[in-house]
Amino acid sequence: MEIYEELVARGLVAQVTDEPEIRELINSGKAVFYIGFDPTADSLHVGHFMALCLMKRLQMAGNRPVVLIGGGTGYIGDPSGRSDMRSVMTPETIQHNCDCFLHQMERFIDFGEGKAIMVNNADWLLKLNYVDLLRDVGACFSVNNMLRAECYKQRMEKGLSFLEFNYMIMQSYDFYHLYQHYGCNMQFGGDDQWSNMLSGTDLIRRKLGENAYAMTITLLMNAEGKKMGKTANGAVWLDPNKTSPFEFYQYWRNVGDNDVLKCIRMLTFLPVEEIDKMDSWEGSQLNRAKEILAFELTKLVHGEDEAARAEETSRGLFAGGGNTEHMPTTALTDAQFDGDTIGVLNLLVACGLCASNGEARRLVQQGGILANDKKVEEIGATFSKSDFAGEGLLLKKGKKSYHRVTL
RNA sequence: GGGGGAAUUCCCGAGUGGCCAAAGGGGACAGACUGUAAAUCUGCUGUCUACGACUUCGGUGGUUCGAAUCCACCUUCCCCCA
Repeated sequence: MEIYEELVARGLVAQVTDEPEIRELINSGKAVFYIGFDPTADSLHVGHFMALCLMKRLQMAGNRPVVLIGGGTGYIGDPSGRSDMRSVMTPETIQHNCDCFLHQMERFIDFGEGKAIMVNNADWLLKLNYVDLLRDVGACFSVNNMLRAECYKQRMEKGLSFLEFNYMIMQSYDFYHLYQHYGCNMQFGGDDQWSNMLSGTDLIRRKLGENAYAMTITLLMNAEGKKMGKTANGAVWLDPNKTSPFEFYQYWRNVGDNDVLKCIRMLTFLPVEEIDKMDSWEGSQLNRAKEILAFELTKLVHGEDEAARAEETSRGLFAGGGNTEHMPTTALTDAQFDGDTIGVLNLLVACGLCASNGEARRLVQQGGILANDKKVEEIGATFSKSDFAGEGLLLKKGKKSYHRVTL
């Protein structure tokens, strides 16, 4: 199976500007393609992960990836799919985020000699002169068309600043620049980027009379139509310090039945034929599929060792057994004890399982707290130092949160 | 530049002098049921030394016995006219 066909089979292809041309281009390994990453945080997250995988797949098929870091566009902020304006970031923050991105990407993409290259659009965007830019490309953009673009739709009601309106022009300019300087003939991106990308191919056609191509990948949505990779606490990060490998594993271990196969197909590197066989799985087999998904992705992001460890910990906790080795642990100090004892409420807050005393109180009252597998019945319950000796005390909040407390 | 409107707890959104820690919904969390899924039902959702106390309704001052509610100024946003 050739690469284009594989992308289709995995359900990754959302929209393309010219299917026959694009198929030919990437199947023959002649594409020099770019994907842009805006440095809006100090770590990549699951959304970026899809793009990284895509780059990797295309690179394996002989194409040349160009990673574009949006150090310049970061000054503006992409309004696509947003209902409010991004807060403006300081140049220092942007630079810091760019550095973090680079570090994480090296894990996925081969930046060796003659392989992938990384560029930062700050290098050319920040040098632009307003009037020159207007004269150069301004005439190529139709405000009428821009206003019709899907990515601005939501903002037409809530308000859109001129600053953000220009994002599309900057992104188009990037493509135009990369086309001229790096022979970049293709752009990939999330489906929400479609209008921005089209305007880039348009610009190249108008300015140079040549064809460049664009293709978007399907956004990873769950069965409820929400973007995946978000939790109540924010994004699922690739940085192990922001989302631990265990949490990362658990996120995928817990996806809904209807989403498992889709995720395996789109995100893992398992052969398509193998995945096709899993299509008929149901019931407990789906539960197995979730393990595969979680393991494969954790392996890609954090390495095989971490993946195995997360899996082991997970099985230990949920399937019985007592592997407490890798769960979050808090060591108490004498100061946290009242004499020889500590109350449950204080204990829960001390180890970060609860944000406040009140929350702890509620949890206990509702029967959501277990200490060494015994339900804590009273909010006045106390533990003495001997309870934390040795392996420590295993606290369980609800069904999925575990915490080990030692001295 | 002129005129009008808005800012409420995680989000949406009621509340227009005391009965307001603030309706309702969503989300989150917990319980039951389960497969670490979904659906459903129940509880719960400011803080605390907890049947009471304290701090919150964009910001700063003011009026009042008493303010989320009234007044002044400021900040931000939206709409209409130019």
